[in-house]
Amino acid sequence: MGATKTDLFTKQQNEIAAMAKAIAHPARIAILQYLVKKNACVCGDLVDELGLAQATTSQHLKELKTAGIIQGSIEGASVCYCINPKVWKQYRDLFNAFFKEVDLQGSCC
Amino acid sequence: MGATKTDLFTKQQNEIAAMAKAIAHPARIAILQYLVKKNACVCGDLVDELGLAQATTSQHLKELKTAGIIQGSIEGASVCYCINPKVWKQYRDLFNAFFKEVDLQGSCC
DNA sequence: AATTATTATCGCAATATTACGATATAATTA
DNA sequence: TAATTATATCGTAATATTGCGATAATAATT
Repeated sequence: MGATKTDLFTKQQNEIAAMAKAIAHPARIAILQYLVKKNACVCGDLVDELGLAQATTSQHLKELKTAGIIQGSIEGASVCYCINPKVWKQYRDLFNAFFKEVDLQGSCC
Repeated sequence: MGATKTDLFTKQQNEIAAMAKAIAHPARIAILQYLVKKNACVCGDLVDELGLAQATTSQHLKELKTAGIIQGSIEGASVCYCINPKVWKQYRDLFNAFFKEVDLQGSCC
């Protein structure tokens, strides 16, 4: 046990959960906020900004990149990261749809 | 190591991450979708619906309840759960604000 | 009162995540 | 070319999450 039983759920449910998991860490939220503010930055900037070790920062960047929400391009010796606008919009639309207005009277039984 | 270094991040960053974590599992997404559809249900309904063990289902319900996004009221021998509309709206507004429109040209360096 | 039904919690095993030092790799600089 | 800079990856330790059987607690039923 310990592993999530993804086969019990729909593709959509697994996708929403995976997207939520991608942003379910304050460091990754901080990275995304920093990228939105600065438009682009290199890994080293984030190491200074976050206060986490270089290895840890790189690992969080990798997770965000795997999720597709950021992209990196090699810029000489460093790597420049920025938001992937297409995927960013997908996230916005998906969370928007999930939390859409419903007639919630909170009538519990 | 292993524990998240919450002290490195702002209260807001930790809050957004915590909210994302609350819905970062397909079973919890499925529970919320079921509650939106049915308006209210008891734990046993979800055990049948999800296909997870009773103990596991109860645990996921507890996490959603701790996050505040659902509420439960004792109804005889069973417990009736429903969405907490106030917190639901907070989630919607917060994710909405986080993923708000920004001028993302995706211009990476 | 004894049985049954419903849910929560405990205890444990398996797996995942977080964090970091050490090291590898590749580009830049001296 | 050697040293430096920037990033990624490996290996490992600490902690968290997931899942479930067993059991406790409470209400309903017989």
